[in-house]
Amino acid sequence: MNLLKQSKPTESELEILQVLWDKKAATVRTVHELLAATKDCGYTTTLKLMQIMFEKGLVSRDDSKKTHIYKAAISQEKTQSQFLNKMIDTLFAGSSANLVLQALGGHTTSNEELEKIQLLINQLKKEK
Amino acid sequence: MNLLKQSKPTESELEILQVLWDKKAATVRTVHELLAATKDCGYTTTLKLMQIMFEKGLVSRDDSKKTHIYKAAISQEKTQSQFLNKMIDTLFAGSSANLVLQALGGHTTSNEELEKIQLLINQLKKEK
DNA sequence: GCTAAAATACGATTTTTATCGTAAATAGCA
DNA sequence: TGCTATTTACGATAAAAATCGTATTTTAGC
Repeated sequence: MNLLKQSKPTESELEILQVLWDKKAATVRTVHELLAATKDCGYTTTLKLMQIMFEKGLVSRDDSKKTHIYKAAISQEKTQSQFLNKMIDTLFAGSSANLVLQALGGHTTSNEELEKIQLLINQLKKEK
Repeated sequence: MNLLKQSKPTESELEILQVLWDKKAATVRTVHELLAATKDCGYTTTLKLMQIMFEKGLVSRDDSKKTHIYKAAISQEKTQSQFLNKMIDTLFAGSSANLVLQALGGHTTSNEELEKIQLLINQLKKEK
């Protein structure tokens, strides 16, 4: 097992992590129930995935009780930037601004959020 | 073959598309040479991938000569927003602003680019 | 303590993606 | 024309990811 570099979660693993980030902690049943709403797969599939994620170190679990309680073992922020950086590199020619422009253009964003972004930009410009 | 929904390119396919978007058109040899700079794999691997991409409709090709000439069959913009939207959904709780904040925070961005973004934001705010 | 319901463990299989070896085709040129 | 370089075609295999069936374990409630 590699202790230094966390392995990049797969698509399915991300779906599970999303639930765990949201709920802080959850059982396999809880995770499965939520995933089953949008996706069609059996309980043991979710279980197996979460077991594999445990082996990979993507999640931790408390197995002192019969029903294990899982938590995400990697932070959402770190994972976000991991994917973001990869994406900026391979899809936006290394320019984060390109990505930002596309993201803001394609999605509707509230004024409040736009102002948050402006604030950050002003701050970044000052720092130079 | 699905004519309506374009299939999501894989990691390796994206690498190839990147070259094609950049060069407009290229032979397998050209693509492979460029990929081989950062990646270690044989010529026939690149060839095979590009053949599969052709079958999937991700690239087109001119095979009137012995050496085929490939072009991307899907636009970079469309692919970018495809991945971006997926990412906003599965990793940023549906909030594009979250993604933007993270992208600007993590990467260094030039003043020029920051101003381009500000311009867009002002425009978006006006539209409301 | 026994039993049933619910959970985990485990292994097998399927599906998708990536890789490569070899054969056949092609074209430039000696 | 025939040789050789390079290319494509094809199929097999390997590797990674996802799915599921069955067996075993656990424990709460009787």
